[in-house]
Amino acid sequence: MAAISDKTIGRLSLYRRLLAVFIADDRDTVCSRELAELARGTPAQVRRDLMIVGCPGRPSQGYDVRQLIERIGTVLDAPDGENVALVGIGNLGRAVLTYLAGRRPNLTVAAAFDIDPQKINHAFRGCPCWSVEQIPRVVRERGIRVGIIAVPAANAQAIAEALVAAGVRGLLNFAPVRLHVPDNVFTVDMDISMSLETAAYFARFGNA
Amino acid sequence: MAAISDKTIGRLSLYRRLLAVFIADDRDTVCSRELAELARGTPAQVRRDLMIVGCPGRPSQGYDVRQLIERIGTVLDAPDGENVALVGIGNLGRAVLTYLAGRRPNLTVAAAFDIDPQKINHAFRGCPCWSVEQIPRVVRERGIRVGIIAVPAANAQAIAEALVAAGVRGLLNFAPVRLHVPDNVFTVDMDISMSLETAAYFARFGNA
DNA sequence: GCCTGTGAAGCTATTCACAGCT
DNA sequence: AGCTGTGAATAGCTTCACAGGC
Repeated sequence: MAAISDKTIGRLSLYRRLLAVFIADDRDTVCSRELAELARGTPAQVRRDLMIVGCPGRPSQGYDVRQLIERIGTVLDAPDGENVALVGIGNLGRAVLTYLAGRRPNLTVAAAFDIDPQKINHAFRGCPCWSVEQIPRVVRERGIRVGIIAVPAANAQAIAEALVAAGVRGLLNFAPVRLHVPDNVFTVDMDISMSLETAAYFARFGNA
Repeated sequence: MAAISDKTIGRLSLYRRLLAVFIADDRDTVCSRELAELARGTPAQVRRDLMIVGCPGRPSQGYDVRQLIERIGTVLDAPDGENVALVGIGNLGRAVLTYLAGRRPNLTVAAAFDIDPQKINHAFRGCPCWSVEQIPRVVRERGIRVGIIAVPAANAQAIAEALVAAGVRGLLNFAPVRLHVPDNVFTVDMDISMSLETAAYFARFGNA
């Protein structure tokens, strides 16, 4: 399959989640207009995204809900599931754990790491916690390819390097720094204070 | 001033934060190449962003660090500071409070709201907590224009409407739904599971 | 009539490349 | 030489608009 942009991948993830509403309503089909409404996008955008991943729709009926969910799954999900490492179990790390627990069975936070001796060797929401020194061993043993960085800014770069050295190729970074990683590692930055400052700016000056 | 894009605003916020490093190093000037390195962008991008907000640089010397911080501040910061409301003090809400506490003196989380009677009338990190029913009164009284939504998906839309009705014009939304708000309200979505799925996808297929 | 699929157009954001300053 | 400031070029993304099918 041709390369798919990160924006499209993100929207597919969103579409799949929104489709649960239609399943709950026992709807069999959905049209691009309805999905666009929920996703706050345009119908043309939805159709193009679905076209890119080869989701077939039927003129005048729309898309088959179950087929859509399944097809998006074959694109987004690793066939045998994907284990994720979480580094840092402060408030933010615990929030992420809670939030992800039992949500996407395909993505499992299979290992957590921290430097606090109080937390090491305990489990949080069923997820075992090791010392960060164990990152090389545990990440490699479990074939983990995705990491979540929820540590203070000062430690983020070192953690990123440890994860990448152990085989991680995708990072979700909550630390307010930009990580220096090789080109073959994909990073998504979730910069809370940047986003809040952006929201505050446009609250004053408007979007239009 | 002409309209500035959200991407540029976000990067300005990042640049300002990164400039602290140069202040700490007692550096007086910085060039676009150095700032780009830290922000993981290109020098041309940095120069254009700074040009857009009228930050002057000097050929062969670069930009004056202190002047840059001040100028970015006049763009991003409300002259008399900005109060922010936080709705939902679960793990995520507390993480955001901790994270923002004392970071940007200009943006203060001045009011928190929750539905848990255990939390109401307590303070978290110096931030008083009310019942969500008090949103209309408190938000209006304090002139709050920015809101952070850290509640479960099912409640997010109702909270957004309450905030907007009370005068909020900028939202930072952590709930995994897309909010339906008027055009004059700016929303930044921080969708954790979407971002994680995106990171997981590119961990498998690569960015290139 | 309603909806998909998609080439083409349009728009926005980023990068190039170079004139001009120190 | 080194760096800014910026018009022009490019790349990437979104929307239009309409042919085609039910």
